[in-house]
Amino acid sequence: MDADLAAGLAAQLKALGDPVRLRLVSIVASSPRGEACVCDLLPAFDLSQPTVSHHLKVLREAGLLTCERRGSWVWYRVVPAALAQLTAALTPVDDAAAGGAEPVGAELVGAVRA
Amino acid sequence: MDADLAAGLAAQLKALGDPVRLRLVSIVASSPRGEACVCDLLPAFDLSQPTVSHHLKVLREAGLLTCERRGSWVWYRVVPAALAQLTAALTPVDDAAAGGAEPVGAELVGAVRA
DNA sequence: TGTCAATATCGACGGGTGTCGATGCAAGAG
DNA sequence: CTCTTGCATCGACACCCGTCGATATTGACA
Repeated sequence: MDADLAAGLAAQLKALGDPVRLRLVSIVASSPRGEACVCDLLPAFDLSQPTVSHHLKVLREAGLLTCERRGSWVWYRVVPAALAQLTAALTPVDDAAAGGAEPVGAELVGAVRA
Repeated sequence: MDADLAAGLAAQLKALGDPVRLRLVSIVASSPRGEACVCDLLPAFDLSQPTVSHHLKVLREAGLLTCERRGSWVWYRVVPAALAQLTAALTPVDDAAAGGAEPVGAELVGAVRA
């Protein structure tokens, strides 16, 4: 894994590295139609509305969430590709750790170490 | 996902949410025998030795890496179960986002929202 | 024992982060 | 137009984090 890729993935992992944001993503992802409005999210946390709005902004800027305004409400959805890329980046690491020969990302790592 | 589980997972995601630490895990995981000593890790980064040692400590305390002293060198390995748990926690979220009915973690989320 | 090499820990500095109350802005109701 | 509601932004605060040089610790070796 080269430094640029690591920086991009780390930015998304960092966005998920907060209990509030992790729960926000979880709630949005498993909402009835895959979307939730902020007024639906707020009561799940013992935080002020600006604080929740701030966390949603962080997740938006990390590319993990998108939002759309419909009438008075703003609806949030997860970006499936972002989550998929994240798990895909973590899984090869796990496979390599399991002792598999010729792990998926080995040549990238080799380039970094050289 | 309840608050306690979110806090635990977020702590591990936070540990991975740094480019240096993400590359450290990647390098260790794809090393020849699944392990690497610190003197092998240091030249991959343009950082001081104490700084790299600090990042290794963070990964250790997050349960993502273990270390073992053999002679003069300390060898680091990843904890496969930790990585697996992380990807497992992220994948259901992704599946739910893909539009699947009855997503895996739905009832947990429901409990949180209630 | 003394010395050297490999890591870890300590203390400090600058910048980033989570939280809040106050305020601004957009959209619907009256 | 005015008022209210839903949400975002702003400014400020305390705290956390990444980095460094200096120092301690551990083990090998002479």
